[in-house]
Amino acid sequence: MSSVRVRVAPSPTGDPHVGTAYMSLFCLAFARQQGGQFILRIEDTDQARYVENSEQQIFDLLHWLSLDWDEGPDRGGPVGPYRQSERLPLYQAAAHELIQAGHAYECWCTPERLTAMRAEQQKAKMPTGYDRLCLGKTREQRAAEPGSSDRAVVRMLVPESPPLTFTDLIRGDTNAPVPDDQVILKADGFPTYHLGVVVDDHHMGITHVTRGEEWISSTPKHLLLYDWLGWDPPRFAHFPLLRNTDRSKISKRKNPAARLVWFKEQGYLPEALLNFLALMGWSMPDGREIFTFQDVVENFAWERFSPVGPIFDVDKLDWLNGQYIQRLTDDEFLRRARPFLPGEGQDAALRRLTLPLKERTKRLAELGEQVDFLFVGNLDVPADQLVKQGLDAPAAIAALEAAESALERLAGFEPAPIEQALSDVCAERSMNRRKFFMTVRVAVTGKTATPPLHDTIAAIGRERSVARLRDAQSTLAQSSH
RNA sequence: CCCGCCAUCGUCUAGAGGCCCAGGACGCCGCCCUUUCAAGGCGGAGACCACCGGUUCGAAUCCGGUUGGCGGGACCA
Repeated sequence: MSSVRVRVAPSPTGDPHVGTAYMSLFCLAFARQQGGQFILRIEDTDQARYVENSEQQIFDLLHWLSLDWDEGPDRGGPVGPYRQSERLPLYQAAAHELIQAGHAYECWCTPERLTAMRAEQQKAKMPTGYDRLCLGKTREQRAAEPGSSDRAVVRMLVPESPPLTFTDLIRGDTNAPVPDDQVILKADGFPTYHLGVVVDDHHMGITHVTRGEEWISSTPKHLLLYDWLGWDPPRFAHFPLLRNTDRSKISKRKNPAARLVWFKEQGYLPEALLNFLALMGWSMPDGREIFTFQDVVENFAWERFSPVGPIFDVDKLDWLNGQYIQRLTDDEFLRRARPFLPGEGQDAALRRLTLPLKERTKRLAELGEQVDFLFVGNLDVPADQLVKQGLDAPAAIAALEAAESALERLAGFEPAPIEQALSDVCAERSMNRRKFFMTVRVAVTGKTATPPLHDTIAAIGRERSVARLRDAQSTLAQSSH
């Protein structure tokens, strides 16, 4: 039994990327379906771009999404270490082996020379690639010519006609361009992605290499490396690239949604985000659009991927998140809403409003503004806001006063009696219902859009409601002088 | 410039030769419900299936070309 082993291998170079979650989702689903393992590997071979707490953020955010790994740097495993910076001897050994076998060679060219060489090739409208100036030379021979440094890198010696086709799980038979003599070991002794990924995927027993579409063009390099090292190549699956609205590859510069934390900050539920990501380039056999991670596990199939790079449409995610919020129990809703509220307490008040609040919330981060009137005493609603609701100042004052005394007279303070009492007041004085209720709404909440007024007043409580109705009256009285 | 990947409503997609003068979802518009905003219900607009040419009795689906978009062409991943 050859157990499926898949991995996700992010680089700790800054805020975790949404693409990491996207690929982790499907890798995990595939691993779970097959009874295999999902591995997290940290590809920290770029010392220049390394960011200190990035790795921890990757852990935290993947855990937030419940995309938990079986093996990884934090929990170990049988084929560790799971951080590339801790596996340097492995890459160096592979590089030396390749040099011995004549599949790789040392190169001393300076970055400046390489840049100039590339510029010339472009100008001459030739394909760009290393010109093999260092091939077959000793360090001394090369040093005699200009543009050399004393620290060597190791390059692949790509043959005339390397194999360029492979079978991709998502795209089927796929062609890729002829590689040039790619650097595999840098001057600082760290491997480049190409060497690192092949060596680690092999030693870690990865059976299915999954990565973004941007890697299709370097797959022939990897095939060559597997061949030279005498290793069986894995299967490959290149996921479609998530895109910005302008169809370019999704980027933090152009799109806040490229940063995984953004979703947490905005108050998207992790299960909603997962569901949405599963809708990108993939679909359920029965066309369902709302489904769980377990549903993905049960229905996962590489053939259900579309190779087209989907644009990340936040509008649809908002809708989906709203659907998930509506389905939350009151307790669950309150628990998740807590971090987004403008203050502590008010639990009883919030509990009265959970149903209408759930129906009105797309992102939990919006909640703060929706319920701010619960977290303050006085409101200080400006007179023009009150008058704007259709009643002139004298009429508004009369209406608010009537509402005030009706609420004070009430035996209890429950939504239904409140509604009845206000409705009676409105009828007795034959006021326009819309104008009356809107004026009261603004006086008591400071806004024109709120949950149902009777629920809201009950939540605010008699004392504060009455005080606010009274405050509004005096504001109006002062303004009309 | 060189190489490669891709191509169905604004967006996400279903579709693997006749069931499609193309279905669903988001968004948009209208109506209903309604004291606001939502939610919900109902209805609507929206795709010459990028284009051209084949194959076939028959093509969104197969083949070729064109165009367009994107990706790669780093001692970055």
